[in-house]
Amino acid sequence: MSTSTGQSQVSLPAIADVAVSGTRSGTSGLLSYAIPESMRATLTEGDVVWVPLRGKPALGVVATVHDITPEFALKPLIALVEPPARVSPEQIATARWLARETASSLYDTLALFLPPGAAHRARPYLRLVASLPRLPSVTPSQQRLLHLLGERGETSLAAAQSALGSSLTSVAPALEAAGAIERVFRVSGKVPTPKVERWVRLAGGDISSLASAPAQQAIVDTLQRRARFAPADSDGFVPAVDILDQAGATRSSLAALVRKGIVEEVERPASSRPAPDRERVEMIPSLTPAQAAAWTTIEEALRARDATPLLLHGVTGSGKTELYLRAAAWCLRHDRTALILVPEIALSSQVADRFAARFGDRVAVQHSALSDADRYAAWQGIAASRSPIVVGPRSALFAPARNIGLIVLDEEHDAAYKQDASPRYHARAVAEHLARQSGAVLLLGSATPSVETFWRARQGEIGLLELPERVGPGLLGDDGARAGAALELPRVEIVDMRLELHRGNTSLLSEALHGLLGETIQRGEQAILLLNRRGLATVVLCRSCGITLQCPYCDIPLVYHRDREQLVCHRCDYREGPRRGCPVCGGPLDYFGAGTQRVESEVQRIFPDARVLRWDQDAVRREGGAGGMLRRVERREVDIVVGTQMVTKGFDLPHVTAIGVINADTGLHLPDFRAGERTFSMLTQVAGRAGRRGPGSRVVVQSYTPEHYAIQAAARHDYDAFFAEEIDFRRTHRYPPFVRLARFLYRHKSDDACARAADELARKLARHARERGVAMDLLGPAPAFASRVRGEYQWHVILRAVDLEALLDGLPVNPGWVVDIDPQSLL
DNA sequence: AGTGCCGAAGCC
DNA sequence: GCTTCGGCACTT
Repeated sequence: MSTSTGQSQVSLPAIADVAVSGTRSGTSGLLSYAIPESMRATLTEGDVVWVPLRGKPALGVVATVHDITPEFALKPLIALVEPPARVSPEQIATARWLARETASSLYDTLALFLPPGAAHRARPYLRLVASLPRLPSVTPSQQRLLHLLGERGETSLAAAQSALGSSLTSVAPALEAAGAIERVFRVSGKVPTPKVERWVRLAGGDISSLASAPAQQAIVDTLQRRARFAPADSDGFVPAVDILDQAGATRSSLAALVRKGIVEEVERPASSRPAPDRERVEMIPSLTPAQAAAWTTIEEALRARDATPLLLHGVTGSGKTELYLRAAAWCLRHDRTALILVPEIALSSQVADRFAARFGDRVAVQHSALSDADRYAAWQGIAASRSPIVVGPRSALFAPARNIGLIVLDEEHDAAYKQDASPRYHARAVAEHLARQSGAVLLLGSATPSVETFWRARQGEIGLLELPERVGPGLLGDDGARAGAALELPRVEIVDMRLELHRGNTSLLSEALHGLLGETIQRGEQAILLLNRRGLATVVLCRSCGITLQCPYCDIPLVYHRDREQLVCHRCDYREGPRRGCPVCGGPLDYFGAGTQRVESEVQRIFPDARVLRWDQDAVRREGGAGGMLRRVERREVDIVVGTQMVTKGFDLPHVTAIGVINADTGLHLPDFRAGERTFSMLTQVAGRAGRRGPGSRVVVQSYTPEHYAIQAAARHDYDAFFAEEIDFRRTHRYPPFVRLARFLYRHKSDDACARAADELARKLARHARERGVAMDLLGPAPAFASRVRGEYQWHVILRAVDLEALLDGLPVNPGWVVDIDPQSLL
């Protein structure tokens, strides 16, 4: 509806509804802006724009354009972002779906698709007004601010605050009101300019006249040699610096060759360079019968663009990665792209390495250590279809890949696939949506599938492909190793620690584990001792009155770190120095429990000649990354690694033949429905770390509840047995996959305020469900398991419903509440 | 009076 | 989420 002004024209839409950064979720999440005349003809849904919000620019995405004038006055939107960016209609559709599915704002889900490094907000700067007015009176803190601005010129509010050590909440506004200073907004974080490199290849010009130019001849020779060994699907370009290095030539010789038309060169982002150490052209192995059967199904699905998810259930080393590689190669041949998701690429990811090795520069690996510029370059490479294969964490789902033919979730059970900040999406759910939208095959791989996924496979919603054995003689497993004999899974022995105690063994190590370590060291092999949690570490206890030292803000025990000589709260990082005696009665303090440091020193005491390496967050930080530590282990400068869960993931250490789990029960008895699943999966993964190169590996699992099915089943490598028990538990107690959960969490300094807010929300939720006629029940309101964090109390309400879907629209989202749909944990 | 802190509100 | 605003208590 255009307001007629006499001239009748085809009216262009004058109003844009925009999803804006930093707006409150709830309602529609959209704000309306007037479209300036100059932009009316071109502005399109999906355009990324700057809009005014509370007087300063904010980033927004145009959701719709229309002509319906609202009752309130509109501000005009400012401009398109530069360089321009646009979210495609399919992406907008996905974002809308995801916003509903995760109860988050449309902007938050749209932002997932924006190029990396985009600034999402403007920052306030203060500066003196050019013609300083005469001020009637200036207070000391006003004076200090004026002085600072006079000295430094324009200064960001944050910088001024830290320089003056004052929050300036009333100082700056007073000076603004008096007309002495003004506030401007700057958009920080310019688009990063990626580093580019020159890549070269032979152009086929005449090379007969180079005899008098030995340097140029050397370059040509080197290029010819490289061309012979290039992978079949390579376009022949190689980084110029490598060639100059090898040929021992300089840039001027290369430039001469380019001038003569013998060599052609292009510029590519530095990040497109394949990782080094990939000289080996990997042999493409033949498949085992089980792999071949799975491949037939996968290939059929690829051909048919069948988006029904496929679960690849196979033990560690059964060759899942080879199937991912084949499926990706199929996509390359058929001009489709492939998204390969891995839980995290902190350090050496087997999967990422294998992809880089096989596909070279056609792979964009999204490494967590990439700079903004590299990330942006990789993003552009994907958008320009230079990198049809993307390997990365869950965010890789939002890469600008076109014509997706394959999505892989390796280790699909891993909790890292759920984002633990808004929007709290699960990569599996998003992948499924994307796969359906684009007719892509979705491959879920795991040795220990999540209970939900396996249940759906049993129900026939997901295709089940079993790889029951480790890859046998002459074939390649997940790690690319050639095995001399069929590999058995390592033998797992469960030790009942209660019996050890009765026998008078109060050591951390059972006799069995003690024996295993001794033998292993004697044979010159390596062992890993797993302590499943940093938080179990040394509690400080008064031997006289029995109290433990607690964090004053979180009400959990403080943990003693011997290397720093400090008591540390593992939840909020509160620290205090060591104490002489008990703060209550002055009695003597004792250390209790076992942290990695305690295990390390105990092991060192028992085996004085062994080289023990502690591997936990502290150690990694101190050593400046895990890489160096990994190399030390690989070079066999270490006999025993004492580590936390960090050591269970992704390492492939050929000489590790013994694994000890100090206490399998940690985490098993937490009040969380996934506790058993996590324990089973952790123990199974750990056991899989051993004996990947040869037989005779052993695992010892120490437990105070050895009869628990999660521990028993893990020891037998028996997923089916675990699943049978676990699914009964879930059915009986009404947990996923039989219901869906939504968790609502509230934090506040006052326990009372939490309780009140939680009561109010519970009432709203009950009414919401009643109005929709949807059956549900609430767990709580109750304090969360971590009832106090950083001085704030936490309460939660858990909604349980079979048909949660029907409750998502109009779900009450009170300000200050964290909403987590399908939470990974209820702790 | 000046200042920071806290809780509450609402963005177009 | 995050600024902004008003009320309020603490300081000088």
